[in-house]
Amino acid sequence: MLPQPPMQNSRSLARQLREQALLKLAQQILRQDGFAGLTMDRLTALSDVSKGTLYNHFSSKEDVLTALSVDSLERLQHLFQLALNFNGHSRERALALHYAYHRFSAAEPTLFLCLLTAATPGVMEKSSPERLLRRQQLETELLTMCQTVLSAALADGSLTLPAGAAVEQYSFINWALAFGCNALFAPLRQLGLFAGLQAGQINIQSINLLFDGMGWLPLSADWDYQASWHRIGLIFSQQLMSDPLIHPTLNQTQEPA
Amino acid sequence: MLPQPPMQNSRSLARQLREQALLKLAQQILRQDGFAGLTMDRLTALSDVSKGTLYNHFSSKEDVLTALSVDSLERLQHLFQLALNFNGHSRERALALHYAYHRFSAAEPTLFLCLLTAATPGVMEKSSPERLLRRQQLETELLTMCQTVLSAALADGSLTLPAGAAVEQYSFINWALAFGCNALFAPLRQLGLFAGLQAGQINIQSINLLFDGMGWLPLSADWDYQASWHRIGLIFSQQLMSDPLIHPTLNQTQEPA
DNA sequence: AAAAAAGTTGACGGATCGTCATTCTAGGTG
DNA sequence: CACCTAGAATGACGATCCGTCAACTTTTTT
Repeated sequence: MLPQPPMQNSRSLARQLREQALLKLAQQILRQDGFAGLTMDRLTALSDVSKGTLYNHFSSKEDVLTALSVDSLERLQHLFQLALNFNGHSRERALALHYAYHRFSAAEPTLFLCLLTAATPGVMEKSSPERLLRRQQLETELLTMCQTVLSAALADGSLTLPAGAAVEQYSFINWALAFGCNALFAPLRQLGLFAGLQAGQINIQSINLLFDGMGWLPLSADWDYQASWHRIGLIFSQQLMSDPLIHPTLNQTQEPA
Repeated sequence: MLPQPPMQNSRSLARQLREQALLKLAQQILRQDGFAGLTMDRLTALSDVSKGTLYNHFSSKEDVLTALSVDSLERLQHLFQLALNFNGHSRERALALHYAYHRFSAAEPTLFLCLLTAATPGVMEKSSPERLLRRQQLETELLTMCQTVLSAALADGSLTLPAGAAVEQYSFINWALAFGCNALFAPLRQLGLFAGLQAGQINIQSINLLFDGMGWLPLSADWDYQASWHRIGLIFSQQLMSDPLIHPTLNQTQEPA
């Protein structure tokens, strides 16, 4: 039924598995030693493949980062799927999408930073075109999921677009706000700026303001979205957030710079 | 009258001038050859100082990026000052702040990307503490300027905080939205995603939604903020946006990788 | 004028990236 | 079973780049 699955299954399957293992390892290094600790030599040394093979998978070090960001987007897509299944009205489901994004950035700060750095020109310049394309495609799909909720809201009448506004504009604004909130919290966590503000609190408050501004019913005055936020959290807690690590022993390495 | 200006004026003045020239040159390279093209060797070769002297000014390559981001923040501060002087009601002045931010990111995409990359852990890890401190200080000042407008709005009654909300939260949300909008537009400009959306249009629309959600009077239904946006633009156009380039001849270099 | 302090230089060590000639391996052929 | 070949894997190597430091020059002090 599928269009054309590559015939050489044993080959390409092993290839895929190895690529996943390499990415997992890269992620591990990133978590442990920061971005400066991630070098191709180190990645080779800790893996069971050689440099040449590594470069058979990734065209450059930056390509590894882009690959990690693709990985992140796929996990995000999975979380978004959960959010869309939330049992509630449309504005709650939109809130669930924001929750998923927030939850991911909090649970996987390293990967979220990958998302940030992968959008940096220095990284994009040196990544393989195929992977960049894949990333763009995933981003489009995620955006489509957001627009799904908006369309549903328009259909059931809880949201009405002003004249001259398009669904894409609204989804863009949502994305921008979510991105801004989570991105700003990443570096600000260690800095003192905005100290004392809870990430979750700020998030839900921002979204409420935006949705109220959009006139999305029921307004925050008429509904306890704090409670919704909490209920949404439950369906994500049940689901496993992070997959088990493949290489738990990473101790025999020299200490980072 | 000044507290204690360093006595060795001729020395430190020359030093400051040279540092400015170096930063200008770095910016030039960045514009021309992208982030990959900026290397310390190249920066030295194109300047009239040696490597050692360069490292007398900047502790590392990343420190150069942080320095550029500090530079950007200073220019942003200048633009914010202009915005605060805009003759209008408080919500218009807030809009002017957003305009300044947007205008800067559009006019100086390279520097705006510096702001992004300088917040990256890989860069922060290797920048000099003094410069990082300076950056944080500037960010605080910018944020204070935002809060000034919010406080004024609270004072004149055009804005009222709901119970349990603080001014910092509101300024954070504003900052996050502005950052998200402009950051998302940066890579998307070259990509096809969101094609056909005008950055300025999206920006003003987002802000209107947020401010309406905050209940900031006059609401967008009762005031033509499109016209305000245009009027605000005038005071920025009069002011010079970009300073003249010091090294217009940058042609004798080898072509980038 | 001599000495001390401050500033500048560019060659060098170390680290990392990405390549490529060589080696290995799986699967087919006589 | 011996041989062959296409494709994959290897790791040594050249190139690049970062940041340092001993030697040298300029400025200031004595």
